Amino acid sequence: MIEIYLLEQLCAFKEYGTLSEAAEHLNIAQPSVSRAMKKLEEQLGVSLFERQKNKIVLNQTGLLAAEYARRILDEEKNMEAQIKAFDRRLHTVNVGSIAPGPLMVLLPRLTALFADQVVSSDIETEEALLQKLNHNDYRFIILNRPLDDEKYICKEYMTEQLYISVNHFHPIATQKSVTFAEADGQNFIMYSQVGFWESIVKEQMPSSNFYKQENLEAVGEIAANSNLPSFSTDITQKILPSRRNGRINVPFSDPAAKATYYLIYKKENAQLCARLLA
Amino acid sequence: MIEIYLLEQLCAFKEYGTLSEAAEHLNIAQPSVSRAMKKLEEQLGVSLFERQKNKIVLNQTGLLAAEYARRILDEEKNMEAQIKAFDRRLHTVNVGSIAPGPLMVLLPRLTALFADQVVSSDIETEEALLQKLNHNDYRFIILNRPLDDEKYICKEYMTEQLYISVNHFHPIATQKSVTFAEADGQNFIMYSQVGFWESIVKEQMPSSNFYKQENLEAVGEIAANSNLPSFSTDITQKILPSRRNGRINVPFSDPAAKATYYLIYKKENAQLCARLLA
DNA sequence: ATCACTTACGGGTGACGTAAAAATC
DNA sequence: GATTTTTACGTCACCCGTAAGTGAT
Repeated sequence: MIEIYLLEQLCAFKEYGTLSEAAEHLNIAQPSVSRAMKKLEEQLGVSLFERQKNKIVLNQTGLLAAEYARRILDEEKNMEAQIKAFDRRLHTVNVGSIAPGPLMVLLPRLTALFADQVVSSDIETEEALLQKLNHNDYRFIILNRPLDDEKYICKEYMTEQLYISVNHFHPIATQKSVTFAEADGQNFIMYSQVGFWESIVKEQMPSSNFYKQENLEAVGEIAANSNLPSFSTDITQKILPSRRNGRINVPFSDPAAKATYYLIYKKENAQLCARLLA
Repeated sequence: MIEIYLLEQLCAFKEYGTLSEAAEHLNIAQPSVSRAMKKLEEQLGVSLFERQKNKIVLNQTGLLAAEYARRILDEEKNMEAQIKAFDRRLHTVNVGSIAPGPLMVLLPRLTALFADQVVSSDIETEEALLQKLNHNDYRFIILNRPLDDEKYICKEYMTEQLYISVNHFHPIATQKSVTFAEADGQNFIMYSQVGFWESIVKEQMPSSNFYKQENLEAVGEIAANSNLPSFSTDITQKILPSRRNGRINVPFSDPAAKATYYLIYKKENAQLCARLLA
């Protein structure tokens, strides 16, 4: 059989026009290319070049061969990419969520359950989540509404309650609960990766400003050292107890402040997801 | 890049199930296959096998890889075949004719004109000739009728007159000409590769028998030593003068006994054919 | 004991590099 | 003189084979 390196050199020659240029781009010496092209001709039993004393060009057969060579090289490159991608999908559990809260609960459980797999997660919009789920980019996704679609299985997973987080001197600190209307106009320190919560609070408190922080720890740090309110939820209070230091958490009483999360996945991943729900 | 020999060994393993069997069929030693598979895994950065102590099977990724490998190997085999076929077509002038007569004139001229090319020819039915001409299997064909088709160029090339060939004692030997009707009922020695002439004589002399000879020289030999008539034409009389030894050639006067031949070719071969017609 | 795979080691092919020559611009 | 191809020669990688070891049937 004709080895790939011969086809590579043939393609390089076609692309660059001279043996020297081809060799240059292949990072090998020029005589190697000369020899390889002869070997290719010999193996095919066919002449591929018109040779003058110090000039060499592809003949008709050579052009045809170069085309085929390109196709084969592309196919091999594709094979390599596909196999790597397949293997990666096989060894990673990629999860998408509409908000970070459920991931805080899920990811530790996932890494414990699938110790040999890499767990990775994204926070995306519902639209992007569904598209990628369909593409098998995610093993499952988490939405804040149930999904009625034959293609997917949908199971309620958990809820999350939004709180306002203030220091002791803040007027709201003494209240048992608060409404978005009451808090509207306050300026908040906010983590930037809050998913759908961002649109909720912006809609419900249109007069407020939200100072977004890329870094989750910075949110707690800045909030602890300022009078600005921030957000928390029943989940973050449990997972990140440090965030409660010196802060009073008051729940929003509006229905929009309570989210119910649903695990959504294809049937083929039922087994994996069942272990999560167990 | 991944070399072909690795893909070959992977495919062989998939096909035969064990490294030893694969090695056997590849005509190499078994440890070579073992090493090659490891190398393949290393180059892909992916595990392709489930290995137990003395057992090795393809995993999911391996199966996928083997499928891709097969496709690439097939593609390469195809490339090789196509290139060889292309080159061969480039270096051969293949010609098809409805009858052997025109080839007797043409082939010597062709071999003289294209000394560096291999000349080969077939005698086929009109239908087969047109199909293969369209397929570029022939540079040109010769039919016994003009063809009015935009795709092809058609030029009158030569004529051929059919004769009956008898010995001196045969009644027809004294005639200046003969009709098929008069000769009907006679039994003929006939060369088997006469193309369309066979259908002509069978139609025109339905009561005759035709004893076909595969070997052209046998026709002359047998005819010379028998009282049976045979066929000749103005062309064979010129090209094979030995066939006249002791034989009288009497022309058939019927119009069907005279053929006019036409050279038919695609425009792309105009140059080549022009040199024949010059 | 046989079979299947791996590991270790040695050998030879062949792919590559360097150097130099030939030819063209 | 610069560029391009070919030829010659030396080197090293690597692919293969043999032999030996391990574990399973």
